[in-house]
Amino acid sequence: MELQLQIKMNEKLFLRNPEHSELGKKIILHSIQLIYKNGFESFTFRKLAEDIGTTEAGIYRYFENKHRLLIYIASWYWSWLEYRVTVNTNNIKDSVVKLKRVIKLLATVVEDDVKTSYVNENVLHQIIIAEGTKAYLTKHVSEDNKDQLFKPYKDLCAKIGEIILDCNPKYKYPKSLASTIIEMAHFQNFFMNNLPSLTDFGKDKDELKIVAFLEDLVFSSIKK
Amino acid sequence: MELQLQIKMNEKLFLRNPEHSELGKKIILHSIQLIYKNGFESFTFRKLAEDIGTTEAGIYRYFENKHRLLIYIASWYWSWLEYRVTVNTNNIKDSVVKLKRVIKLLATVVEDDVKTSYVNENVLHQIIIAEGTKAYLTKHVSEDNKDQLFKPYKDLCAKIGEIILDCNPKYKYPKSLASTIIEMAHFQNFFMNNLPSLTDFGKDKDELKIVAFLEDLVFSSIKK
DNA sequence: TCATATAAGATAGTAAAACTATCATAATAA
DNA sequence: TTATTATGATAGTTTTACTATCTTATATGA
Repeated sequence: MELQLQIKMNEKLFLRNPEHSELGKKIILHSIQLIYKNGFESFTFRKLAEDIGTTEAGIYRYFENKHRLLIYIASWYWSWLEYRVTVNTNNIKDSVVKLKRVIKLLATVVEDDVKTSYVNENVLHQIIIAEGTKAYLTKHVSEDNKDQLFKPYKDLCAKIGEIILDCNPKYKYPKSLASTIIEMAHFQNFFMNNLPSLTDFGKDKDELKIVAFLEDLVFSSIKK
Repeated sequence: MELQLQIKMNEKLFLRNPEHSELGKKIILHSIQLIYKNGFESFTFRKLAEDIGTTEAGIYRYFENKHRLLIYIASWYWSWLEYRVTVNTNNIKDSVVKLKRVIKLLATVVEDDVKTSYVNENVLHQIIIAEGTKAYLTKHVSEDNKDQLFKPYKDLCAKIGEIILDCNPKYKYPKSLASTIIEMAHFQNFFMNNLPSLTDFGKDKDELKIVAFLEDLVFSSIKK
């Protein structure tokens, strides 16, 4: 039996559902590769079209603009992460163990467990580290938020907040701590690899040190 | 006696020093206002030139491109923050009190203490919250870093790391904790105002709650 | 099988952004 | 006074971001 992960995406993110056609899937696949290679700033629909072998107009039939495409990709990532968190913490009773599991999922490179035909999850992880925050750091964040575009991110955060509360029901900042873990899992990784003096992991560039740092941070804070 | 704060900026940030002319100062002043108003993405040298009453070519004589200008502004902000940290913690002996002072400086709106003729520090603080990370979240971060463009940010981080170590010489992650405080002081503020469900401060939108969260986070972690 | 949607390809075009170049003029410093 | 330098004015190029139109291939379904 072959299971395939299907993530339901917010309809407002696209003009035509990219999962429903070959071209659509190519758009997602190649945009991830191109953003990974050249960064989001120099990523254009023209280059993407050339890469795929279609035309600019073809891409515009799927996505309004490149920012929406970025939110689409980020949403997919966050939904996928929440799915992995769910699967990997499902039958764990001890919420401390659960939270450790979550931190590890956030901060380490993925073992390609579930196959999702057209997305390379490792590359995706890397581009979310470098470009993910650009999805919401805009002037139109509030309108985008009204359209529920950040729901997957907020859901993930809420879920982690719940686990934190399970660990210590009296802890006062579960949601802020959750968003801190999520963002720092990414930022410390970016810093470690690009601006190492902002971290304590510059020498060995070991993701597990980030995990150790985050665990120390989190469990010191929520310890009763 | 009137004192004026002068911040020495990295020469690679500009083609012509904007502090040495009226036009230069106008460029800084108006670019901060424009970025604040419309966001960095829709900020262009054409609009800036119109705003000032000069020409695009005039701006290009000072800055290579708008990204360099952003780094210039961010660097100025970080240098100014380090200066304020120095002044405000100078004769404090207790390093815990010192660190609390630092957290407050990072996370609360500025009282306009030192006048710096041509920069509105409050507006500046706001744009660094929303746009600051874009200075380094690029594909060319390493080259920029080689040119020392992020020195002020790294210096500030190092300074805070030192204070953390003063609090507890055995704490293992002083630099990562420092960069976490800096980033989270900004992110929690952005979330509170734009994506409040990612924080625990949505209702009252009170900066002092961010301070309380960060203090709790930091002092739980470094407690011996 | 024919009619008809519909997706995608091909081509063209516009407005704005991101620059570069040149020449004239005003201010200033040697 | 002359030489230098900053700025203003103007014009031009390439790329980005986006829209429009027309045609062709493919799938569907009556």
